[in-house]
Amino acid sequence: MTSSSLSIYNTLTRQTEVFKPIHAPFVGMYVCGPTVYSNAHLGNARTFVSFDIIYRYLTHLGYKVRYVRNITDAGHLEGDQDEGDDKFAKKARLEQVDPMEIVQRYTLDFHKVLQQFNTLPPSIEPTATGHIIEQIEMTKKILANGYAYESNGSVYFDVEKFAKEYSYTILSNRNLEELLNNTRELSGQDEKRGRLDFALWIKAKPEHLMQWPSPWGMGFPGWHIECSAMSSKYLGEEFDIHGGGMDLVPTHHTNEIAQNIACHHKSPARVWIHTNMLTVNGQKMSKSLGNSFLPHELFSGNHKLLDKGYSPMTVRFFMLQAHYRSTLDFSNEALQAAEKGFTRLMNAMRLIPDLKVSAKSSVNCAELGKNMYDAMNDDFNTPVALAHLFEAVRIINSLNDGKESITVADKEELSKLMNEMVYGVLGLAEEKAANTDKIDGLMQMIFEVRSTAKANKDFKTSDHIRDELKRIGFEIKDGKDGTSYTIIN
RNA sequence: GGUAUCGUGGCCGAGUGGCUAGGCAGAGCUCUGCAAAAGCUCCUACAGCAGUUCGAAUCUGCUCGAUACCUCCA
Repeated sequence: MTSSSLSIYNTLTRQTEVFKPIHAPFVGMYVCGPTVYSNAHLGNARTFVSFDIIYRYLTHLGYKVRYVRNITDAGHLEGDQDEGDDKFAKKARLEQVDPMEIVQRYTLDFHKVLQQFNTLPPSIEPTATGHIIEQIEMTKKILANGYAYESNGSVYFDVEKFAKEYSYTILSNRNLEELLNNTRELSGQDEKRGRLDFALWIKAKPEHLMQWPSPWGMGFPGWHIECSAMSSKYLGEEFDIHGGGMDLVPTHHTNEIAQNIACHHKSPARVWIHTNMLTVNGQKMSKSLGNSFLPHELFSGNHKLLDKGYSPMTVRFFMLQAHYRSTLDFSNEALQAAEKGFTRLMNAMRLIPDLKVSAKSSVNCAELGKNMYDAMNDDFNTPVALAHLFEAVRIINSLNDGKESITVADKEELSKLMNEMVYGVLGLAEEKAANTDKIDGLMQMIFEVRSTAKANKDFKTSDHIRDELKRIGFEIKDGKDGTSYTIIN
């Protein structure tokens, strides 16, 4: 089916490279998951939808993928000064609950949101608090290897020492000297030797809610060490793909690579994949800017920037219309366009089983398939794949109108291709209302009444039925083979 | 201030030296009791300026503008 092979843009090399797993057919993929101290917003969702497509496509190509996505539930500091509170403790104090209640609440919310977007669960979803021992062990190793130092009960990574032997900025493509010169002054504390040094282990104050014993006293892990520890544990010291949002490149992923090299003398991942941001009116959607959308606000339309609600699948389709490495701008107009496009696609999908076959085919299924796979092979180019999907939509509609013809074999191929691409790879799904069968029966009865009226030229009654149904939310179409309906929002 | 990335038709958004992206919106036609849907046709753009080239939206330079990172962030 495919003539090309999968290529992926690698942040590490800033090039698109042919993908070759280290141990085919197995693929190890680590994606940085959320910090569960507040509701997942739409920007977060975009990242995980993007990686869902990547996971689905790799699986579709026959790879046995181990997809690891962590939950950060400890140690994520408020500031990068390695002082102050961790996010869970802060939120917990605000809400008068135990930090693990915060973790539980927002982990459940995160899972619910991703389920609504029809993403597949990862193979392993490890938590930071569940891997304190691994993080301590890794910190010990980095200390033993000489790339970290203890200071007053905390352990810091020595960036300048590391940078003498390895490239600290290989991923971010930054100039180290400039980073050193531009980093803001440390705010009055001098536990750290270097300005870029970051914490592997942080000494806890007595009142701190989340703390664990360690060789350096009671404390909690730094933010970056968890991903190093957990990826090493579940995927090995060297694995195929590491991903996350683009905003993680300069700090989190940069430090992760440094930690892994300092510990194992190996860079963790061959390919680094980074997804771009969702923007609102051209500005990055983020919690700190206060312009973020919560998924349920989008679904219900209960948000000051929205005219109406949009279903999860509409939003997923909307996200697929842009490449994962481009920013995607959010607006009512764009969402409405996506809604109509998605409906058109799904309407065509519904027509496939009943398409009439003939002895000859005017449809070139092989070419359609090749085009779609070529697009996906080109760094998961979903917008181009969708463009070819819409070519198929046009063909399906023409077949339905009897303007094109298709053989039994070609129809089977077309059906398989469309189902695999739309449902399997792109992860779109039909959004069925409850009690569809009952509604179907009810509608058939109404249509009988209406066609009797039509046969009697009683168009007043037939149009009244149609108008009323539309008002309620059913749009009906009179086709050659009877009347059909779609539920509109 | 430093470092990147980007600037595509009414909107969203692919493409990256010559060949129609696609979706939505708009116009016309066909079908139809009227609609709706669908099909066909039309709308053919690449921030500005200069350069390279037979040829540039695509390469180079400059200008302008936007965004991101350098501080938590997917």
